This record gives sequence, C-alpha cells and structure tokens, in this order.
Amino acid sequence: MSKDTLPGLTLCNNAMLRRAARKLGQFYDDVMAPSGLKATQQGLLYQIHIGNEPAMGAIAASLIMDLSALGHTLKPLIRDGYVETFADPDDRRIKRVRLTPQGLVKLDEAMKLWHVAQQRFEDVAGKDKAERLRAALDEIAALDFDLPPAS
Amino acid sequence: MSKDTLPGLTLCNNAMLRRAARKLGQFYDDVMAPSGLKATQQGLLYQIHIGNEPAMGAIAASLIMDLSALGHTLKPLIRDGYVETFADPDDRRIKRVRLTPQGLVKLDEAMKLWHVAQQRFEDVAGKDKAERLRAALDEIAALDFDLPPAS
DNA sequence: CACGAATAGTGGCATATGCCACTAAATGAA
DNA sequence: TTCATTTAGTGGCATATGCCACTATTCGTG
Repeated sequence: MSKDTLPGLTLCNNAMLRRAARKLGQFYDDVMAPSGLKATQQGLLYQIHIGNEPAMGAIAASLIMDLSALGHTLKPLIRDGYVETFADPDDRRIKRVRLTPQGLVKLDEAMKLWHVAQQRFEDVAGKDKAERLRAALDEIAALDFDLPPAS
Repeated sequence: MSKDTLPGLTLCNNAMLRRAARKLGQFYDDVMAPSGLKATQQGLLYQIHIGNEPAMGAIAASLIMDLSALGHTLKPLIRDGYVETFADPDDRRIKRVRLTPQGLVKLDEAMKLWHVAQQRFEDVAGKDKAERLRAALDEIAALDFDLPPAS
C-alpha cells in the first residue's frame, strides 16, 4: 500500500479510544480545575465514597486499574488529607480506604463542577448518544479477550 | 440521595472512557509486548510514518495531544533509535520528525502484532460494533465544548 | 503444628500526559 | 529596520498507569 493512501489512525480501536480520552479528559479537567482536583481524582474519591470503606483491591477491580497504579494515584489524595487508609481487622493483608471529612467536603465541591462538565458534554454530544456511548464503553470494559485454552 | 442508591461510575462519560481505555490498552499492550513497543508507541510511529515528515505540532494536533507531552513521549523512541528529528529549513522554529530505517523495521514488526490485537478485538466485540464505536469516538474528538462568547 | 501456595499491597522504574514558564524564530506594523 | 506579538518547542514538575520483584498474611494440607 502506498504511503499516500494509508488509512489514518481512525482504524485502531485503541488509538481512537485514547485520543477521545485525551480530549474528554482535557475538557473535564478544565471544568474541574477550580476545585484543585483532576477528573481522575474526583472519580476516585467518588468511587471510594460510594463504596463501603472499600479495599484497595476492590477499587482497583471496579476501575479496571492495576493495584499498584491505584496505590500511586491515592498518594497525593492521602498527602492532601482527603483520604485515609486502615487495615482490615479481620484480614490484615487488606487495606481499606475511606474519605476524611475534608475529603467529603472536597468531593461535594468537585461534584458540583462535575455536573457542569457532564451537562455540557451531554448538551454538545446529545444525551442519547452519550448514554449509548457509555453503554458501549461498559461493554468493552466487560469483554474477555482470552483465547480459549489450546488443549 | 442515600449512599446505598448512589449511581456507580457508569454515569460519568469521562470515567467510562478512561476505564475502557485502561482495559483496551492493557490488551493491546499485551499483544504488542513481544515487539518491545507499547501500543501508544506503535501508534505514534505509525502516525509519523503516514505523515510526510510531519512537524511536531501537526502530530500533536492530529492526536489531540499536548505538544510537550508529545515531546516527552518521543524521547524513548529517539533514544532507542526509531525516530529522528530535524529542523525545517524554511522555518527553523519547526521541528520535523521521521522514522529511521530501524524505526521502519520495528514498525513493520509491531504492525503485525497490531493486526492480531485488532482482529481479536473485532472478533470478540463484533466488527460492526467496533466500527460504530470508532466513529462515535471520532465524533467526540471533534466536538467543540467552548461556550459561546458571553457578549 | 509446619510449610508451601495463594492473596493483598508496596516500592522502584518506566512510559503517558498535561500545565506553565521560558527561549528561539518568524511576522507584522510603525 | 525595529520592536511587540505570535508561533513552535523545551524543560521542569506533577499526576496517571503499568509491570515486576518483594514482603506480609492467610489458608489449606499433610
């Protein structure tokens, strides 16, 4: 195939996903900036909030995030006093996570901005389209790419 | 709203996008691992390849990526000898990028793996669904979130 | 009970991305 | 031509994510 007629990056599912994620991330981050939180941090605080003092592993699993990545991401939030951790009394391997009172206040503040971004997105993209998109993304997150065992 | 009935993260467009991106990224990275390249790097090499010695700004724009982020991402590829840069003779502010011969070889190798991942994804997700998804993601990338000027 | 296997996290290292302040180069207007 | 402005990148700093090797616990079994 000649270079001039090569298909663009529009063909790679992964590349398109990342590109859209950068775009949307920049927008949400922008709107949330006044709170001092990135959209990812707001999302993480929210996830912790709706969980029942979730274990790190549980959070990582629901966000489809590497456990160590979660640990790293949590650090600035702990440092800033929004989140605290404690060992599960029944299984000391397990570390549970919860919001501090300040974390709760900050989350409230951030959620207001999140609503603005979310609303703006749905206004621009269309509510139906947004909903269908989220459903499609949720499906992808649930896919199983494992090849069946060779035997 | 009570904590028990709070909606999950399934409602945030941005969070869902990032979550799906992590999932798919892990899969593509996994398949491409034998080449020593991450999916992002393969995508970047490809983008450079199909461009005509593109300027950094042009690459950043088409990937919707911050210019400085592109610079950072390029560094390991330059260090490993896959990519080289040179100043545009007509405008020395502009830095153009091209693959080295080794970069071209590496890209070929990576593309073979990319095809495997891409094919597997489409087998599992469905070809139609994948195509519709990419189209939706492309639309998002093209959206304009700016509010009309206040005046 | 003793010990090997499985589970949950941590820390180090590397890439992915962004923002901001700063520099170099090109441009346009006085 | 001169100088303010705009354009294109760079470097530093910070977060986002992942993998791997390693430690601490718990569990299951002989």
